[in-house]
Amino acid sequence: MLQEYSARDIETKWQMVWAENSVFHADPDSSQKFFLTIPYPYLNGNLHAGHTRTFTIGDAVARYKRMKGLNVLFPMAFHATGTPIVGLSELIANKDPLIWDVYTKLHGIPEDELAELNTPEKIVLYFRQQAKNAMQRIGYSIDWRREFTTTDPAYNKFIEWQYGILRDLNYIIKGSHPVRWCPHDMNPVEDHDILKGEDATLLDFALLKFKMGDWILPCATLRPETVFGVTNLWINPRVNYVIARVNEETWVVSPQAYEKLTFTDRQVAWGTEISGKDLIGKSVSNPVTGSQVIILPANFVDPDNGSGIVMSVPAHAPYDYLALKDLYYEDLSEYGLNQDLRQIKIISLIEVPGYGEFPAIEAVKELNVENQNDTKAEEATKLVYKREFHNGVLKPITGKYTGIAVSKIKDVLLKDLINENMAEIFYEFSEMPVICRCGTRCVIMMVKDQWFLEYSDPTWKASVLDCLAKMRIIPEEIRVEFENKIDWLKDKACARRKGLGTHLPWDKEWLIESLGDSTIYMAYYILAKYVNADMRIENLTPEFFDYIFLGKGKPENIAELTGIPLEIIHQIKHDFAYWYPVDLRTSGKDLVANHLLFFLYHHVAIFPEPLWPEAIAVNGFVSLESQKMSKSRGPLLTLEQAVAENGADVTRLYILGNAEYMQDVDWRNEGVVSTRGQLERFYNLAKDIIADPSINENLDYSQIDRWMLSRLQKRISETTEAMENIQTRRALQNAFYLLFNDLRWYQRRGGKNQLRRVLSSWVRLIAPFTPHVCEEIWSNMEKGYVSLAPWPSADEALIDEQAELAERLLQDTLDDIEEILKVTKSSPKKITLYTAPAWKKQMFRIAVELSQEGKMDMGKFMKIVMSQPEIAKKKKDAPKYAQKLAKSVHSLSAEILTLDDFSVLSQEKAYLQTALGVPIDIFSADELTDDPMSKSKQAEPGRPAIYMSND
RNA sequence: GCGGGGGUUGCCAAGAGGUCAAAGGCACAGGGCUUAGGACCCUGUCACGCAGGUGUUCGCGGGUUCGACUCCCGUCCCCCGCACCA
Repeated sequence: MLQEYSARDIETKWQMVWAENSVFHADPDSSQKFFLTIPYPYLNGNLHAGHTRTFTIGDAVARYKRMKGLNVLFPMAFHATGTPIVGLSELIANKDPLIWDVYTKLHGIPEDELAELNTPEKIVLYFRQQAKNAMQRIGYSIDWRREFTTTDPAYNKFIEWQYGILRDLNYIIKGSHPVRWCPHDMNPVEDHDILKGEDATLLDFALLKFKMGDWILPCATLRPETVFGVTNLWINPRVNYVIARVNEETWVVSPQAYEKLTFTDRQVAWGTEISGKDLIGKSVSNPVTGSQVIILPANFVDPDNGSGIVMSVPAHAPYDYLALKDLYYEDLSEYGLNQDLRQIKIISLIEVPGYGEFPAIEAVKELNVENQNDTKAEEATKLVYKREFHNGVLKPITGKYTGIAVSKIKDVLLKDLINENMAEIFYEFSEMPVICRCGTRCVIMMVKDQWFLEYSDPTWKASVLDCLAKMRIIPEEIRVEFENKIDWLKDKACARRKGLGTHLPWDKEWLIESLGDSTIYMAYYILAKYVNADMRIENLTPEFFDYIFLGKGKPENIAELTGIPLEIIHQIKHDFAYWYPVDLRTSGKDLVANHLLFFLYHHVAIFPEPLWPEAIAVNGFVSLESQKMSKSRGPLLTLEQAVAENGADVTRLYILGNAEYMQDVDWRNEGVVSTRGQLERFYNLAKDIIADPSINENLDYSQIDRWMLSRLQKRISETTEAMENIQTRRALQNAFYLLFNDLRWYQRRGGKNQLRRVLSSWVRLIAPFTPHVCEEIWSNMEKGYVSLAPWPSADEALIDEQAELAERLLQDTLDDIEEILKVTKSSPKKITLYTAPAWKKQMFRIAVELSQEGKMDMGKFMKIVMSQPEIAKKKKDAPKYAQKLAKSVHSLSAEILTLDDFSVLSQEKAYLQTALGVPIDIFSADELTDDPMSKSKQAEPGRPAIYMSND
């Protein structure tokens, strides 16, 4: 063994040994299998600390399961399909200064190498190699024979086959959908292309068609149900509106709204203009109720929002009420209006607890809102909206919708209104403006004739929910998140015009969208081994896939059709049958609402139920010194860097030991440095133990040996349980840190002969986390790889509660003595311990028994106690002790009584004397020979009385 | 806004009705070992306390209970996702 721990030497040595001996290659055999997968990384940069977390969790689980005797397949591949790599190659080719900075500084790529990456192909090749190197350097136990990239021709064949099936199942349909669009670039705008407003989401407004003769005045609203309570419309008198041709209708909208309409799937044509002022005073008919309402002026109407025309529902919208009220006192004769607006009847349509007829009016009064310009008006709006949305129910005025909850009404009503041509949908950003990187203001574009995966299909959804219900979800808390997201998932556009990927087999102009090609590729890993061993791509026909993955057709026919030898076909089929389904997929929490969902959707669509995934585990991210990592802005820590600076084992230990499940790991240099120290200490201790010639395992167990072995068994059980639950932090706490402390106590107490035995288990317990150093230590004490050594199992027979109680008594006694020393600041010449007398133990026992029966009755207790002659003698002391017992009755435990404290302490007298550096006397309170201060009266079971004398 | 997760002692982080002033780590302090030490080993770090004790804490405000960090209600704050983007 090396004298000094050197991560670099140990790690490269074992990585080579593992690779040369194919230690992690997995092929079917007679043992139980475990198929573990992790989402492959996208190749637009180097792997970073976030990947490291997810991958390392997976690797630790893979290693653990392997040691448990399972045949573990842990494969890895690379994701390259989609648009970002193409975009990146262009930016690199143009030497975009921003990108240049990010990739040289954050991703650590040398300038000359970066300059070469001017095509998508080169980028894929480069980062694939980088990623693979990084994964090897951190010691992942991957079977690399199955490696592939999603742009490989064979993979394309596999994706085409999959999409053919989805199409046959009628899960792929055509439709239109809204996207963020840059009119200058003539392209959809992605998040990283946005200069301003990246948090903006797409809101679907209802456009309600109020009629004025042949003209339609559409009003945009997020609350279409309030159409039943409209009293008037609002129009901005200072805006010139457009009378436009929209499809077969004539609409009156603001110029800005007209502009937006041109990007939707409507046929539009500019007509004449009309001043807002000229519209005021006219009346329109409510498309739903048919009633006539008047158009009134309002300066708050923003022509850039919605259609530029607003419907007014003063009963439920504070702004509308305030604006109307404000007009009561205004002279509107310039609009030819001279009627008394107080005659306008406010219409209530929502019943909500806590409010009467007109919630908006009440809220305005409640918050003392002065007028429409009062900042509190916004607050009132939110208040009313919140209460109405959550608790509101529609009133009889809404006809067939009566009784429906406000929170449930929008979709139902909108569907009906659209069917009757009373409304349309109009998209608007939630925040404005949204600006593209080119400086142009973005719009919402309706993409037509788009291919969709019909995730909204109720049968499909039901199958996914069924699958989810049968799966293990780790941690269990996020199951409900999965359920919610499945419920929420709508149809998803599944094809694009740009980027890398597989063409839709029936419509070659389209590329399959990159999340959609990453759903059932775990099955492809089984095939990839053969593809990598030189299989001919043109042999991979749909019939071949059908047979391998779905068992359709006859192997003889497939062999004939494809030219693949029958034997190979049988073997691949057999491999697939052995490895599938996926036993565990672990992933970051950001993928819950997309990839992991699609993973389930496509599995239930393509495969029969026995091949559905068994389990999903989800984990959080990694932050750097409390700062969020960012691939484009920094800070960023690459896997490569972390390993180069700290070593693979330290990186793994830190990242797995510092958080669990959904929590984020905070990567802090200070913590990493100390982790390195811990590992070094472990290495040194192991080295000393192996080299210690004085260890004699054949001697009988001493008390401290029994204690150590007992603790070890408990640490083993805890660690095992934690690993079964994928709790790496809990596992490491037990397997590494707590066991380390146990060992310290063991050695401090003079334990030695079980050290090697403990070490053997210890090394195996942490091998999944720090495999290299463990391999190194193991090779100096046992044969074979620790990576394949049997996981320790807890031996019940070695659990020794007596030994543990005895050690605890000793520690507690030392603690008590130290406390007294601290408080009195004295340095005694002698310490005397008195263990509890028999009568106190007897009382203790009775108290425990009584408390177990239920509430302890003090009278009953005293009666029983005093009937015992030995106790009855202690007329004064017994009631005092009884009081004390009664106080703590809820937390009494009888186990301490199983210990003979006098003999335990007497046996450890020598240790106590050396530990404290003072002579110690030990008496039982039953046989007092010396008790100058009557301290012995304080003795209790498990807690000796202490007397310190200074002479 | 919607959905999910979370706020614990200087920091990270366990705990989920009594065994809790609350594991473990870090940081800091004292002591030991040592030529020396950033290595290692002990001890301490809410407050007060000349005998092992007492008091006050687990985002904030209420409630249930003999007893609440743990259960219930309200409230504030933080993080993640909300789609055609991997």
